[in-house]
Amino acid sequence: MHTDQQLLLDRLRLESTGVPIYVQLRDQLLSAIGEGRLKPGEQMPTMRQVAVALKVDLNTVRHAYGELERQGAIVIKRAKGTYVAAAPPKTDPDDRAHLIEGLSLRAIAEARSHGIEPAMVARRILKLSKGG
Amino acid sequence: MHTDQQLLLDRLRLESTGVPIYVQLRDQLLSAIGEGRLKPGEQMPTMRQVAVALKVDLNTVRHAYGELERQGAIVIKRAKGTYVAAAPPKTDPDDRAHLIEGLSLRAIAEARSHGIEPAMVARRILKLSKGG
DNA sequence: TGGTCTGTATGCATGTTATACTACAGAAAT
DNA sequence: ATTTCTGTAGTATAACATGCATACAGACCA
Repeated sequence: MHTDQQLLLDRLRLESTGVPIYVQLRDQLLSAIGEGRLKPGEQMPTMRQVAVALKVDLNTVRHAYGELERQGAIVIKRAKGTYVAAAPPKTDPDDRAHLIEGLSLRAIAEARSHGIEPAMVARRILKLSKGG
Repeated sequence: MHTDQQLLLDRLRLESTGVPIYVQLRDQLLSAIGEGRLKPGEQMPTMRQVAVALKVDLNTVRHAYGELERQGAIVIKRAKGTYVAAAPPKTDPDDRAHLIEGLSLRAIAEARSHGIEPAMVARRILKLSKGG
């Protein structure tokens, strides 16, 4: 197993906020893909590796991976492993605007719920995304 | 019922992402408090109002409100209603920087996972947050 | 006093989540 | 051929989430 994958596994976190484990895992892996820590065509940690790393049941991990596959983010190959999909799906303009709106509102709400100015988050995003 | 409360109710949204209803509600109400749409000492929408507005069961709303009370964000008074707590807890500067970083990275990742430029999200956040 | 509104509580039913355990089948290496 | 690793599948169990229905008790007002 690559140390890249070990780094990825080390970054997976579970929180007890009432959000199901498979949902947290699904979203964190989607983030890893989205921010290029997992590249198209690259192999992901196996379900068993994730299950061991997070100390959860294999079926729980499978549930998360199953949803990622249904989203088109990954490709699961029986007996071989699981791979990041070759081309992440593009969004069309209408969907895009909705997505931007939703992402923005969510980020704003979350910032404010912690007493943080959303503009500070926005500026940080601009700074980080230029560097990326 | 005040139109303020109606506006608040109108902004509550439920999504089918696998996150339980009570968690979504809890977090959205926490946002409303965090962004000043609900002020310390102010009465919240009643559990029944929220249940009706969101078309969910009273017990589900009660679950969310119960968690907010345990967090110290609200005070529930039997037979009278529910109120925003007098002094919402503050975040200290170290935590703040971490929170901003985390929120930003998460927003970036999610944008990218949908093939969206994070900067577009950032600009939308700036626009929306200025509008109040 | 009666009515209305509020949060509180309970029972039942259904579906979901997560775990543990077991086993199968395919792919690859020895 | 055997072993190891992989995803796939099934079963049973317990806890959780939600809805529905019902009822209680307190607060408030006419």
